[in-house]
Amino acid sequence: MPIDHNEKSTVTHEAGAPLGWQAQKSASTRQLIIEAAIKCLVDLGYARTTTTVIAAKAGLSRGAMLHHFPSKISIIRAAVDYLHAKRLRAFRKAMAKEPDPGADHVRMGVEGYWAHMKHPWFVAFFEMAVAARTDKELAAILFPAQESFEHEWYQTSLELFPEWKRKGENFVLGFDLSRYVMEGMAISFLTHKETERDKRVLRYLEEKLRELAGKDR
Amino acid sequence: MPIDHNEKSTVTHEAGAPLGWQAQKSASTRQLIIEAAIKCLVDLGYARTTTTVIAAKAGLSRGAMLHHFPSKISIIRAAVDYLHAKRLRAFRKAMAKEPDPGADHVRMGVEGYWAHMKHPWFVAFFEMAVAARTDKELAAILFPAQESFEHEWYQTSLELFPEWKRKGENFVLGFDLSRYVMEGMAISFLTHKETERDKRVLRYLEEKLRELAGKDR
DNA sequence: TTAAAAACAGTCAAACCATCCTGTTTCAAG
DNA sequence: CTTGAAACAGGATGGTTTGACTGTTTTTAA
Repeated sequence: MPIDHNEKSTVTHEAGAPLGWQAQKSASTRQLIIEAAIKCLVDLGYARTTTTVIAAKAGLSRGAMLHHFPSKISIIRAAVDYLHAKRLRAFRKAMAKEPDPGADHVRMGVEGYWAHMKHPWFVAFFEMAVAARTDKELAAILFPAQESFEHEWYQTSLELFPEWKRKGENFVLGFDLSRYVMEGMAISFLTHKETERDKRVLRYLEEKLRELAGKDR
Repeated sequence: MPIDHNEKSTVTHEAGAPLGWQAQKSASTRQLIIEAAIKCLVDLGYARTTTTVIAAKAGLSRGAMLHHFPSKISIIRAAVDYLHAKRLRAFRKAMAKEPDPGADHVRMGVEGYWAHMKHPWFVAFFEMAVAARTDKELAAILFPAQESFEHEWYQTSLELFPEWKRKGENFVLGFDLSRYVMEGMAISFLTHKETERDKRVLRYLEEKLRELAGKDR
């Protein structure tokens, strides 16, 4: 099996070695497969994401796909890495820009994380997280990415609200509160849809976060 | 199928008709199967809850089980009804009793719902809810129970906090907030375990609920 | 130009699952 | 005691899924 599957390599970068291109560009097939797998997770759920369906959605034969990924779990592993990188990049990008006029960092943080929660990538990750509860092999793959993302979120939040650094307790509380509120909402919206009531919850959350940032316990 | 499955009937009650017992007592087999199915949901997740495994866990042959429930979906349907009744009864019971000394209705409500979230019954229901996202047949079965439970929770909360009735907005906000915080926490605890930090979130939630109950918008 | 390597296609066997089917035992009514 | 119904057992069938295997085309490097 002379296939690397450490890094994606879309078209024309990747420092280090001018690899045997042309054929290597068909590593885009890998990306095609990974994205098909993610679509399957979103559309069908983890259980029904079979190699047959992934291949069909990617427009490949099963044999061709098994050439790139010798087993189903290797596709999942690649999908986890891919999703993790994508989610992290999107989150950093959203947090790096200046708040819109009329909004502050709190609103930006809440809106940013909330947007992140509504993205199909989160749905895909969530499907895997639920499956991982009763699937140790999947859990072993997923857990590091989950930990890493949470850590990144925490660090980014710290940078975003430097004034909170001194109020450790309040910061942790606000962080946890935001996390739980938004995750709970996100999961509700897998089956229901967002209403005006939910927007009020988000606005209330913002209000409480500002309160926590401003006062000492 | 002349078998009732409205109520559990272990040994010797059930008003109305002195039915053809002895054989009817084997309706307890139905309960056995249903409880085995629920255990499977908790231990293995929805996808791996197969008729074979359920039968094995119930200590029956597949044929015997299929005699009581002609199809897998009929087991699931019965399990949904069973879970719904159980959860509802437990929730009502928890809310009906007087608060412990040193606690108020807010704490009782929060603790009660939180205890409910940590129960295996919730895990089983959650597994089905996630599967239902991509399984219309299951969704059709699960949705009414979900709606009913939510409605019951809302009504019970209203009775528990009559002083909130006038403050419609605040009540709805507090209700939604509680719901999302606790659901988010519960889902985190499917994979992690509860920490001191999480208790602080619950206590903070209580504090904010009291605040919302006391002030006008 | 030629030959090796990689991309790609499709078949096959083993395992598993849901359901159908035929038996066997238990029980209660006649 | 007989008879029929229900509880139970377990094999048979049809369908899926996975991963291995064989064969074909394209690409690249010698």
